[in-house]
Amino acid sequence: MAEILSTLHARIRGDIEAKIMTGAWRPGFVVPPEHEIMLHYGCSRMTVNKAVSALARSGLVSRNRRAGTVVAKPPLHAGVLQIPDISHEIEARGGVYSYNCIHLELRNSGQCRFIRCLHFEDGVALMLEEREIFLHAIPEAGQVDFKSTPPGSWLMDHVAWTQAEHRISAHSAEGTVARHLGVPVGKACLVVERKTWRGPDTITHVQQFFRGDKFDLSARFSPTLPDC
Amino acid sequence: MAEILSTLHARIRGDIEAKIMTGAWRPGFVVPPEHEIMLHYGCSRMTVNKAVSALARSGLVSRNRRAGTVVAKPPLHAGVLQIPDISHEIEARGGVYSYNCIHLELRNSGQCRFIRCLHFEDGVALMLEEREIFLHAIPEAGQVDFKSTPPGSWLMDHVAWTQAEHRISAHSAEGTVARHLGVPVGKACLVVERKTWRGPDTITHVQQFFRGDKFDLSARFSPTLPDC
DNA sequence: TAGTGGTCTAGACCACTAA
DNA sequence: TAGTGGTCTAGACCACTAA
Repeated sequence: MAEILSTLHARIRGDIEAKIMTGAWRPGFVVPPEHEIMLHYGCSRMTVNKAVSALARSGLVSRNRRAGTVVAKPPLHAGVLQIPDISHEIEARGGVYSYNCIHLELRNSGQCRFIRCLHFEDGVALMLEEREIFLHAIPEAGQVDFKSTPPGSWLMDHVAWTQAEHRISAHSAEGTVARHLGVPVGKACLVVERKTWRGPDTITHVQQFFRGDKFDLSARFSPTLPDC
Repeated sequence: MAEILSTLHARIRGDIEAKIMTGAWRPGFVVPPEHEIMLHYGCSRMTVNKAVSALARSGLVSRNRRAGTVVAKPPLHAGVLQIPDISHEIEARGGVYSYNCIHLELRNSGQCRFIRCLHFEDGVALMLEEREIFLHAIPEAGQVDFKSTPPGSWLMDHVAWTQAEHRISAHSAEGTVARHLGVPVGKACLVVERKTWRGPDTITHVQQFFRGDKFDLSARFSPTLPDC
């Protein structure tokens, strides 16, 4: 978590980042105005502006004149790799989304919740999901009713993460996956495996099996990350 | 190409960006020092610094004290989605890379080169590639011998792009693909389709068919894009 | 050692917009 | 209309490093 403190603006930015990442400042929280931060650190406003502008560029806060600087809702993928909430995606293309939780259990002597569930489009199974959520990092997840709430949607709305790792591969569906998705054994599936961290703590680990004939991923971006 | 000129630093940044994108300033070119740009625009150094620092953050230039600011080599994916040059990837994991061009032709009355080729790891076909390169945007590509040079590697070293779009999907290999990859028909393949632009011009369009059992994609990133 | 960029100051004026 | 952030100035000192 510790940032390099070599420069003042980096320290200010790091301090604010820490407040947000630890959850002390939740989404919607109004960050003190520049002149106040400036007094607190005994520095000029340009230095504060450099720090907070960087946070705005990276999407952690949003800034508005008069209304001030507000902690932003955690983005799922910062618009870089678009693997948004599947329910939104299905609804965006005019389908009817439904959810079915197949199996719930506690693992690792209660430290981890395991969820196996299906996501449907117009009543057809589109994706099988197997997910672990680590309660050490996200204790609130212990109380959530994942029988009715898709875990991905819940996490997206409640948890800020600092790093994610994806592995995308193609597999032929074997028995269990084929049965749940209702496809013949051997059918091509797109498999997305994702691990997400907050600082040093693993938040969640998920494997998603998409029907290859009904789903693909897309990503669009520029190398220059135009930030204004 | 035109940038919003609302502020001076955005204008300066846009002017330099244009020099790089049009190829007037090639990789390795030394950008005039801040004090010179400052005189040219009749502004203060802070304003110039803001403009050029933004370009450095986005990877278009790299900055060094004393050595000055240098136009950077075009990055392939800015480290966000790692689909690097496949030859590097194979060599990185200790394999021997080889390349075979299967088919070359001109399309669209000579405006477009089409290449179909295979990429091998240790003599085993790992990926089939079908690519179009649009000579309108990249006339130099007309002279390149793609019989011996993998087009992806050549483009990576010679072309700056502004936007890329990916589609990643899973398919069962049908006849042609299965034959070239040497796998049974119906085998799961990971298909990556990519379009790349420079400004309004399409540079290249490629479809890559990876053997699902031998390859996956990975991406690792943070939502905050830590830029220092 | 001389030129470069990195950082910072202590001001200033202004655009925007919620109250 | 009052508070906020966006931009800009004209300086300053310093760290780094290629020549």
